[in-house]
Amino acid sequence: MGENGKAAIVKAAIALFNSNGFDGTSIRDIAKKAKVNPANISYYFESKNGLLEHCFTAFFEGYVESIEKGLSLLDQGAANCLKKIAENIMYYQYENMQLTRMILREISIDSQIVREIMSTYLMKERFYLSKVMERGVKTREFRTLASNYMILQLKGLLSMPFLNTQYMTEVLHVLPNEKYFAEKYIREIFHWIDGVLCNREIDRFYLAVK
Amino acid sequence: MGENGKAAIVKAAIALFNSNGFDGTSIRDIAKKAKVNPANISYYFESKNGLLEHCFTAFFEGYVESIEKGLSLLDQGAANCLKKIAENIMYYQYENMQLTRMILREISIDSQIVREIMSTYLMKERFYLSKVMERGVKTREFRTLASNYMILQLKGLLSMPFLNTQYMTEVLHVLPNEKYFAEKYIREIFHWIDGVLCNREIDRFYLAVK
Amino acid sequence: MGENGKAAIVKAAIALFNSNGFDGTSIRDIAKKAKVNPANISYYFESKNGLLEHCFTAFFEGYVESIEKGLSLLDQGAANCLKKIAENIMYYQYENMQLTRMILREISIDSQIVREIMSTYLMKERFYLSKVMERGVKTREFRTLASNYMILQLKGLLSMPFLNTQYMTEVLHVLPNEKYFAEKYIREIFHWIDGVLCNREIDRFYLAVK
Amino acid sequence: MGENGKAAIVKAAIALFNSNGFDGTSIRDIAKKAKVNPANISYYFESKNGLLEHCFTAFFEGYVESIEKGLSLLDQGAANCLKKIAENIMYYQYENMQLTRMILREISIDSQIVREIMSTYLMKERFYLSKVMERGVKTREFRTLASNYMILQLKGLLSMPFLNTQYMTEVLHVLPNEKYFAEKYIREIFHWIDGVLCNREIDRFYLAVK
DNA sequence: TATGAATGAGGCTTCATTCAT
DNA sequence: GATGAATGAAGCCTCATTCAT
Repeated sequence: MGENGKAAIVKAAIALFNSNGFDGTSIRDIAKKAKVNPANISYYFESKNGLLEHCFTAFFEGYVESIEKGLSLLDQGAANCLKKIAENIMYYQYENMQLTRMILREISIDSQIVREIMSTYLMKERFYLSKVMERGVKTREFRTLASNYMILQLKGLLSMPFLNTQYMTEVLHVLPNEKYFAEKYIREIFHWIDGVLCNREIDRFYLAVK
Repeated sequence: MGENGKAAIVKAAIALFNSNGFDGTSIRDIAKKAKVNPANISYYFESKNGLLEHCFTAFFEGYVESIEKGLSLLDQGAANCLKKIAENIMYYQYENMQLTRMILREISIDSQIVREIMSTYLMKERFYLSKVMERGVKTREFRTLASNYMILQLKGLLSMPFLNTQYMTEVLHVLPNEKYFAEKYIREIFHWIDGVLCNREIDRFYLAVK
Repeated sequence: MGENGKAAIVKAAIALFNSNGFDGTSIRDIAKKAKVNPANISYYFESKNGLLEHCFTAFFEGYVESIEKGLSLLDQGAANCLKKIAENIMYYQYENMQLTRMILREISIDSQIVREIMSTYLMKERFYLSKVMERGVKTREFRTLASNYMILQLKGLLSMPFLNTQYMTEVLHVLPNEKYFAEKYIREIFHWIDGVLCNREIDRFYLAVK
Repeated sequence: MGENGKAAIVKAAIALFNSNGFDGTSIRDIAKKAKVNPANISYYFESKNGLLEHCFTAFFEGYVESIEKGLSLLDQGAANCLKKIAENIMYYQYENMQLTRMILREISIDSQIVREIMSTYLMKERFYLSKVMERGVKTREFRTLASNYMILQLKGLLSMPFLNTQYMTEVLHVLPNEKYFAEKYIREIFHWIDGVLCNREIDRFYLAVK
């Protein structure tokens, strides 16, 4: 089956981890869905945990890259840059919805793997975002703010739609897997950037002098 | 051991579900931590799932009540009312941090229990919040908005700090279990209500005529 | 099945460890032979290793006791005492042939359990036997000898018939499970005590003066 | 890698079988230690059992040869001949300590391979040793004795030091891998031959007439 | 000749639950 | 009402081996 088998395993794993959780998914379930011998999973990924680790890494490589791409715009204004980053993350998560949900859930569990992810990728994420926040404050684009609290809010806004898709569709009747959703929701986040982060006093000043 | 035993089980279960996840926690782990016979858990709660259900119900009873308490202020302005609701939820979650984290995670898993919770408590939550949103729009306190998208954002803001406490402390160096945090963070949410929900045109109008 | 089940497991385990070795025996084999649920083995003995440990302990408790019983005769002469000890060990091993063979084999494998057994029971055995040897030398019953080398020989003589019963019956045509064998073989060991350990010079001296 | 690889496998296998037992050693362990592809083992030796068989054969070829070499001295006296045989075996085992221990253990397990070894090499061993014993009895060098019982004892004396080297060093503080040990221990066996096998009446007679 | 991929069988252990007491 | 014994199912992983290359 070759590389195909490995890919099939990952795909099946993401789908099952997504709906049943990591601990709620057995290696046999994955193997059956991927039409693969259960022993192959240990063979390819060392262990079930190794498979999870693989998923984590795959997700966060792309995730951090999303941020880095947007970061290059920093000199065109902190707000613009942050918007681009948010947009990139939004579409990245939109395009990897199952993986995203799974990650957002599993990262909330105390474990060795999670600790490693936090001390690498999430540290990097915080570093980048702080940089943008601090630049914005320095240029007075943003009001004086605690950047960590802002990061928290931004992450909350970007995560919620993907954490519980079932809730989205069945309770809110918002369909996160339609392109329309992503487009609209990212505009909401722009509102948050403009309305919460940006320096309102300047706004008012400009309005007043007009 | 009587009712004491039952309470001890719930307490232990919340702590373990919180750190290891529901599927990552065994009935024996819980029994050991609660210093109780494992058979007691099936005895009291019918099954391990019954215990989870008990936790869900306990959480959402208090959660919905938090909303209902704030809702009574609706006639004093939608923004004020929403702020009160947000504040209530914030402190409720703050006072039940372990339980909150566990619920936020487990509700993202597809299961019968979750479906039932969604069709009751979360439906009710949506109903209440929509009411506030719509009132705010009608009175022109809020700009014209899609209430579901606002609910989504509000929930995102209120959830994130509790979903991953490890991340909070180790990466952001924000300590969610200190009272200071809750106080500060709720003010951030007020900013969101003021800056994103409220009718900016009115703002500008008032500023202009001043 | 009660205590019966535990005993049945031990009995089956000894038989299978004896013929197939510890690592060559599966928990399922044991359970099947004992007509017991496989999970019971972990239940009773914690793990497969725990079952082995149980066998080790059971054997060595009786083994050391065999020695201690004979040791009480030390004041009636070292040779007599040693003969009694050898006789006790001989019959103990004869009455627990399967267990004995299994132990003699498994104790030759490097493992944590074995290390523990050595540092307790076998240390005690050495202590007792050294005591007898040294007394014999002091009273000039025994020739001057290195007691550790003598212990080695004695243990070799006492072990060999039980280590490989298949060899005994099929090659040497000696049936170690017949009472006759034990009786005859213990006399051979007496010869060793008399002929190798005891002070031949004294023998010769007495002969000379006759 | 050629024949080199085959030799490396055997060497690694002996070391691992020695310390962990045959069933406690996996083909992958051996391959890793030998720095060889696991499939090579099946390739060279047909199967894991084939590798064991190879070890058995290698050991017993040398073992029987040790006996045969000593046997040529039969006409210079049974006692002398037996001493030479014992000495040869002693040094052979001393020079192949790991292999010896492994063989002594594995031969105590019931299996097809062992049965075959017994019906060839061990039969031959018994034949040779019986021949010496019977000659000694005939020439009245040895007292009247049951040769099988004597073989048993001799094998016990020769085996014990090698069966459990860990016990030797840690409990008895005798180091079997030092040359000094082999030299000293073989003299002990000579004592056994002189003191237990040889015709004491003749001894006494000669003493008396002196 | 030599090997990396792949596999089915079976390894031990843990699971949630039941039931007699 | 509460529990210790017992269980069948299922957990993950390792095994020796095979096969195409």
